[in-house]
Amino acid sequence: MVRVYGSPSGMGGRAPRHLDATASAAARLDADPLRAKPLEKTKGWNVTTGFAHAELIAVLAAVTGDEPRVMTVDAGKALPSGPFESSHRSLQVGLRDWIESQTGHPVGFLEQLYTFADSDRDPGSVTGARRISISYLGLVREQAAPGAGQPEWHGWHEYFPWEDRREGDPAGLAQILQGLRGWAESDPDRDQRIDFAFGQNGLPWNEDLVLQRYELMFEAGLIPEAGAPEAPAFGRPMQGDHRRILATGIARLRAKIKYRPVAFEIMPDSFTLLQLQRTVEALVGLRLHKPNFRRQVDQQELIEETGETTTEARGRPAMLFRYRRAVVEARALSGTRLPIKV
Amino acid sequence: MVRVYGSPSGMGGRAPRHLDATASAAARLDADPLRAKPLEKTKGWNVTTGFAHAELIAVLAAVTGDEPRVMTVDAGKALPSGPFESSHRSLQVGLRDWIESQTGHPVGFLEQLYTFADSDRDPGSVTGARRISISYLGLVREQAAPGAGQPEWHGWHEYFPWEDRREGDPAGLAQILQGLRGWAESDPDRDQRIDFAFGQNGLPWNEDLVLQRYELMFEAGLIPEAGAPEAPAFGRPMQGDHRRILATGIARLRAKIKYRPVAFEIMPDSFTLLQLQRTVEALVGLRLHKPNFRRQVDQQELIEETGETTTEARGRPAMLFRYRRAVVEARALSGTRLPIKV
DNA sequence: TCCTTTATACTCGATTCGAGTATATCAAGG
DNA sequence: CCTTGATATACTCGAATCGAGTATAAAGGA
Repeated sequence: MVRVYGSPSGMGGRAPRHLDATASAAARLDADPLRAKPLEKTKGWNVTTGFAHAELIAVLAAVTGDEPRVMTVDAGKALPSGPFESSHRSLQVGLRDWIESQTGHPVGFLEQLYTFADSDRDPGSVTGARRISISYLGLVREQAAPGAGQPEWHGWHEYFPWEDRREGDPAGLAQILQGLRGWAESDPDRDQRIDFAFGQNGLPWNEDLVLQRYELMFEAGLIPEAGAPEAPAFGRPMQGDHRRILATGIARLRAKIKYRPVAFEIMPDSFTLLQLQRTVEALVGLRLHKPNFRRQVDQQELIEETGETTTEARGRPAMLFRYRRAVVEARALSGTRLPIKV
Repeated sequence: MVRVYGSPSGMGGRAPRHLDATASAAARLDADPLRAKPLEKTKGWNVTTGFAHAELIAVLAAVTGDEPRVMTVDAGKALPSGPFESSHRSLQVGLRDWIESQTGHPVGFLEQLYTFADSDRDPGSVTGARRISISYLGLVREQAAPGAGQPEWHGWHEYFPWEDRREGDPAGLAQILQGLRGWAESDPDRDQRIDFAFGQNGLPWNEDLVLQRYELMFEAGLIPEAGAPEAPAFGRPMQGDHRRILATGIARLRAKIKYRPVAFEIMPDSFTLLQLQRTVEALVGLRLHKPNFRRQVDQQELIEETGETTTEARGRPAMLFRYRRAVVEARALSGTRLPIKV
């Protein structure tokens, strides 16, 4: 049951900027209220709270026509966001209701993603109060055909074209690597980070490293949001750091889909095994091995036949399945297995 | 590589209160600013931000003498916390510096845990501005012997005695279950939640469900913090919802230790395999199978011999090992494996 | 010397995983 | 009607991993 230490790293090997600012050794020398202030040794910090602007940001994902999509506002330039108000009992409840009223579809999955509060997020503001963004990741079933007043959805590969490896190396990868290598200037440390994040020089591609790849490109000045004057502009830009938040959401979703049956939150009520596989492939940006995919899904008894078949495609009709929600959710999630129990 | 859908649930089967307030159907009927306000359809929420009090809270864990400990203030009644100030570039950096100055030991691991903002956290405050607590989980090496001015450390099983299953069923479990069953009143839904969280009626104990267990006891009125008049008081109480935050931290750590080598962030520079095992056992609250534990650790090449041995114990001297940090962090973290790649 | 204690090494069967191959069943076209 | 192409579904096989148990080595103490 207990499998201590799966694979290495996680906090090591240079974490992303906003997750652990190893790069900002300079910041340690800055005026630091947590240090400059004479701390009462055994009291921790004092109990006064600071004031801040607070907002909610949602990364809402769906899959339509084998393409992963994200809900946007402002012509695709921003993620939906709103003020954080004080009358909610729960952030989750309010957010869920709002999303359902906007999309017309229930949100099957919603969880907190990350709270962004670094002061270099919006360099313009020099006001004392800082902006805090509490972001959430949500999964929505295939939305209705876009009509008037419908929220906008954009394929997320518009923003991260290099994340789609379903048809092999994506177009533009060569230029990205060229830009990164130029920035690295044969610095072995930087070259190693590039190899690691983009699976170069014999290292495997790791679909989870969405954020690391974005941060690397950001550092290298390949991202317009970085404020670079003449950035080559890989992928479609977004307002502020919304693209970073989206990258965080995609990374979380790709990691989560491996140990929790979240993909069903995006599927319609009944679906074929190939539709399910295509959805997962869209989310992780990879092609999967069909026979093994099928084996894994049904040996875990996640689904059951509806008894019907579909004749949409040209070949042999496929059986339709439905997610066994009640059964799956009721049974003991053994969780990630620990190594050994005595 | 890609292993879609490990085990079931995750968002289902009744999530903890603060993570998804399924229980508060009532809240949906409340005045809801995200709904009551006429929303511009395609604009999401508006862009104004709300104001809030913001604070940082740290869950700092260490293991001393095979006991898992947590740093506290205020005589063990609270987690260290402090105001959120606006001059930091990164929350992480400031927090790390502060912790290191307080404990005298480097923080090997620090990551954001959760942002708590539900309005039922502090029922007293009726001010407009809400309190937001951004919590972090950190791992610290064994602290120096407690002296004057040193921060306090408490064994976390003082707060959650039922989480320590290293010596079999913990004392008091029977009373807890009795209390829970009384609250359930043969409601099959509640009984099932109890079985699931506490591994009853044939279900296995899942060490990761720290938060679910706490929430269940909270709902059942077995936790003094719930405001129950004559609560039986299982485990030592804490201020406000600090115990819930601690439970969140323990749950995260127990989950993380299974797929990331975080245990080494708590170990001294050189250690024996048994010391490593005892540390992991302390954190997950279970006994592990010794031969298999050793096999897993060294077949992953996480450690290397120092060449020295120890004669602390009575029997055969054990070899001392050190964590191969550089090697482990440099190599490709294949991450959690996806099912299959073509 | 013998016994206890701890460390370390090895074995075995069951299960899972990656990868590949074989067969079934439809639609369309000659 | 029968071939062809396309898709669905089923089966095989070796390698790796996992849970569980057993055996041997090296110390200290009686």
